[in-house]
Amino acid sequence: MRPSKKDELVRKALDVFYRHGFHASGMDLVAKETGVSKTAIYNHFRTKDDLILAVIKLRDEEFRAWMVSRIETYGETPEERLLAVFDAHAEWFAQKGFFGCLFVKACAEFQDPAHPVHQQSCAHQAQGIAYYHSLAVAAGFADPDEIARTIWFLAQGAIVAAVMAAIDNPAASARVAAAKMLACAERRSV
Amino acid sequence: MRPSKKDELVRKALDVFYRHGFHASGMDLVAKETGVSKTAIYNHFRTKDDLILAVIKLRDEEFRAWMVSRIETYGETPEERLLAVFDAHAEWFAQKGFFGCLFVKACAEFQDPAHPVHQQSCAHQAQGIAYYHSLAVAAGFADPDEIARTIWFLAQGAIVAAVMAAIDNPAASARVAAAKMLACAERRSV
DNA sequence: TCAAAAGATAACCGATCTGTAAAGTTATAA
DNA sequence: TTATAACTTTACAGATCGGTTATCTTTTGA
Repeated sequence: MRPSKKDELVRKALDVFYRHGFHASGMDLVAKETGVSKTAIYNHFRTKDDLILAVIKLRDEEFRAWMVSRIETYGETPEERLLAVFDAHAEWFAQKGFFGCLFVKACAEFQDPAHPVHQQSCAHQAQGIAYYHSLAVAAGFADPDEIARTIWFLAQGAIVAAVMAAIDNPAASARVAAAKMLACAERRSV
Repeated sequence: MRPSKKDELVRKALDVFYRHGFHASGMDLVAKETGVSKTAIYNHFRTKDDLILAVIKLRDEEFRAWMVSRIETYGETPEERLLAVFDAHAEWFAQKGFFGCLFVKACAEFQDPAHPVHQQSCAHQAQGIAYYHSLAVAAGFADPDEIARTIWFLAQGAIVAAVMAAIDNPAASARVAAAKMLACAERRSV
């Protein structure tokens, strides 16, 4: 199996787990839906958990790269990009097959903080906050920590709303709130 | 089994599902940890899903009552109570055995929008937003929809952060953001 | 061309899953 | 006291779980 074929397997497995959940997806289903035999899967991943971890890592890399790319397209300056976060999220929510945040789901199903899937999922979230923090610093805000957290809270809340609440365009609502918050926020003194 | 004993079973089952997850908790485990035999459980609930639905409904009633009660204790006026939301959340996060929002977890494990557990979980979230909306109206804000959504986004984001992010006191951060947002918000003209 | 690697199929293992049945025990209430 | 309802324990059924093995076919690369 060439590396690309292994990647293909992980990507297809990502679809299966994302749509059905981790515990609810048996390995027979994964084999059937990926088109890769169970024998071949277990030839590359020692256990189901190993496969799930690979799925989480792939999603981490791909999704962060996609999100940053979209944010940098939607916004030019750091401050614009703090708001572009919500434009990117709106685009994400509108995608066919959007079912919420895979990492939140992963932590819901793997609650043990010592579990690698749990830790990797938390690490993903930390990277998101760190990115917003870097934007807040570059934009010259006096309290980049508070700015980054607020943006992150609003974005996460919008994701939950997109899945669970009958709110039309939650990302747009969150963007409005973020814009007001940024407008009131103090700038760093020079 | 008197009604109170049935309630006891559901409450204990709630603990099991909250701690281990829904799919990860087998009925043998539920029987063992609740101290109620599997026979007795199936005497009152036709299926595991029925029990889970009862658990969700109990949690919905209890948690909303608790949250409203705490909010009304922390805040006197409607506007104070919109901020007291975060004091109540901080108290919740600090409780031993806090593992995040059961309804978010439930939707993560029961993705089918037609599933009663999914629908009941979404209904719970709708009630939360509706409560914030009533507070925003009572406080006299010009756009109570936007206010309610923002409070809800921030609260949900703080919950996710409390579980996944290495953020000290996320509820306090969210409260700061909410306070700034309310301070800038327009009041309804008389 | 041909050996070696990688794959598919399908049967299988022991454990666990949801849910049931049988048989005996405890609590309740007239 | 005694009939009844609710409970327990234990075993079980049939399906599915994660994971393995044996056999055969396809792909690959020198």
